[in-house]
Amino acid sequence: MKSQKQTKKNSIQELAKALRLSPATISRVLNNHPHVNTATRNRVMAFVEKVGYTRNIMASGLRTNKTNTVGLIVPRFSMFVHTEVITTIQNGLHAHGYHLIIGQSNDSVEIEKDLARTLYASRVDAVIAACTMFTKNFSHFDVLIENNIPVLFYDRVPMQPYPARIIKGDDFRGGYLAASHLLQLGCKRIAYISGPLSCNIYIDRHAGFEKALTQHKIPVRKDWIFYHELTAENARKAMHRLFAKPPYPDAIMAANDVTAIAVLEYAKEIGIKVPQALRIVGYSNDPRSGIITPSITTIEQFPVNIGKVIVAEVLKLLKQEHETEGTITESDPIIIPVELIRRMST
Amino acid sequence: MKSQKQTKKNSIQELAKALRLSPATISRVLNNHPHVNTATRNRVMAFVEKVGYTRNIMASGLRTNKTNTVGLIVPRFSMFVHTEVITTIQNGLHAHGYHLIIGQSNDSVEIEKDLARTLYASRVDAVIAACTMFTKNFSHFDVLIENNIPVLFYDRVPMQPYPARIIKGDDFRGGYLAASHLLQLGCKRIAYISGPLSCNIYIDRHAGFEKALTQHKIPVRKDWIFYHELTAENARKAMHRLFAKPPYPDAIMAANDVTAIAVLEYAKEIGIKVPQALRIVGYSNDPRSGIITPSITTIEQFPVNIGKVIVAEVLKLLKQEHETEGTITESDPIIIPVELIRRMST
DNA sequence: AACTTTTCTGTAAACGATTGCAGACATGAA
DNA sequence: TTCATGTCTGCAATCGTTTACAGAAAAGTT
Repeated sequence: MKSQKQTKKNSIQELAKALRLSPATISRVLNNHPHVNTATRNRVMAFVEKVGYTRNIMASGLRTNKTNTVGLIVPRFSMFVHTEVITTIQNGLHAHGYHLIIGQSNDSVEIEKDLARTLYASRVDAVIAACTMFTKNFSHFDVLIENNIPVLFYDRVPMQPYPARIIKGDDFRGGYLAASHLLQLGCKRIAYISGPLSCNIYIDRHAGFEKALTQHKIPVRKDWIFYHELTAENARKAMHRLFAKPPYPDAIMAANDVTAIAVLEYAKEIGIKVPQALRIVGYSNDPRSGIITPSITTIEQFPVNIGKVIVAEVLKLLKQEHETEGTITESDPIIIPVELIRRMST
Repeated sequence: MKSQKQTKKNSIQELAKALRLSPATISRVLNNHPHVNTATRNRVMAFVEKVGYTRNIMASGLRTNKTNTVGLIVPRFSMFVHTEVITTIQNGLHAHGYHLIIGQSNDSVEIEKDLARTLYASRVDAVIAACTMFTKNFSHFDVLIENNIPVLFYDRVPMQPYPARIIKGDDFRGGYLAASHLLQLGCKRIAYISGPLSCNIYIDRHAGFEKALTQHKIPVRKDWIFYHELTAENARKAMHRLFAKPPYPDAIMAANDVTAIAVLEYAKEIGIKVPQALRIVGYSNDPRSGIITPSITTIEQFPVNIGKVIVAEVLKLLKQEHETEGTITESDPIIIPVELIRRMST
């Protein structure tokens, strides 16, 4: 560590004094304004480099109303899809000079509201959000929209029209693919463990599931569909009910992989052979689903693609916002394709 | 969404004008200053509530030099330990009114430098960092220390004295426990797949490994120790070398679970029975290590505990910094205990 | 009534960077 | 020499909040 005195140049006016220039000139150099003498520019740059000056983002943000920061709200970091998406977003934005403030709602609507407000307080340039599975009312994002901060939803998104960009996986098709796969294998008694229908992704997956069944003229048994938070414990409860008395299902479709894994483990415990006596399909391609024995068929959502599209869209919004003071257009959602990955559980 | 005109009160002076008060009074209300008339306070609070005013953090941060924001640098979000630690930190700080800026270095020293600089530019109140496995020089954190921003390292930390809080798992004991366990089971030919020795955690785990071997009077075979980034591909390469010709090892100890899993899968492929012919121990208790067949013995690091201690320490530093302008004391590292989890692979 | 004390509120100057405007200087043209 | 043009630099106001200080009003004391 060098001596304090020498390096403690952390405001533009201190630089100015040392170089016998005005703060204005320093600022112009730092912002690549054209009308600065090349010699002056070089002198300033050299000095800035030497003393390791770093622009105070708060001061410049206050003046310019730009923070070069994007806010991100996710339900849980630990969910595989989000981990991947966040990583992609972070890398993408960092490459363009933006940084990220990340908040986790823990699937609590209250915390989500709080986070939205905090992000507005920080005057981030844009907000990306994957909502709680219980968020039905999105008005806590209004304050952002009203102040021309673009909002972009992904994964769990508003179902009513809302003036924000929307990016989501093709959940309807995912549900349809999973169910069709089981039906094509000859399954007739398919149970479905769904998340709560307050959330678009579970609505869509469920709709895909029903579409496939009706197409194959299989009646939908209401008592074989479960709606609850997709935890391992809930999955075990559902299994307990399903295998309390015959007829037993010959396939279980789960709306996420945590559930599928819990189902598989329960089946192993009570001695049901998978896939011979019971086939299982999950959703999301969590790394665990590929590693367990037997490995579980699942739906790949391509989180890296989702992340890339988000980055592209957010950069577009940021540029657009910079050029025109127009409000965000309410365009069609962008839908990222999904794919079935067949494994040993079917 | 309500009409713009009515709600667009986003500065203290607009509030002041509307209420026929001075900005100073509004500010005092917002900051719970004692000397404000109760009636005035209630009137202001009600209005603030009604129009949904939110303090501009940049302006207040500029004035007070406090941002209520903590910066966090991690190598990769996707590493299980970090996912857990981040979650704990985020929840803990949020409960105390702080928010987090998270950056990911991707194990690149260059990006890490960049992130440290950016966090300083944002004038965060404190920085928490788990470094790259290649970071040997920590001088890019100097700028923070010099400006009285407390720094707290965890997991991958400086080995030379550095004026920052240090919190780490007991890696020496972890390495020792893992190796001792194998030795007690009678293993005589233990190979060890380590991370690069530029990083404290791998140095310590390695030291623990050697200590256990020498205690059991087993010579350390240099050609059975590998030092490289702990990826699945590298693990397979190591296995390829180890099983090219006899004598084969009777146990493999891996410095993380990704490697242990790759080792197990390779062993399955070439028909080596685990644990009969080969025992495997991993490190970190990644969820996958418990779910694979056979499940893998590993070292639990208690990431949630690490996170809790970090939160407690960081809050302590923030308070302390607020009270006295003293520099951070260079205290002893805090060491979080680890535990061996025995599973089917041994 | 004259005074101190207490309680509240306003004034104005910061914090550090940016930027419209104008001034200084040099260069070229007539 | 005089004027016009172009290039560079500085002045000063601004962003929104905080806070030392002072002033005003109310309450209490003698």
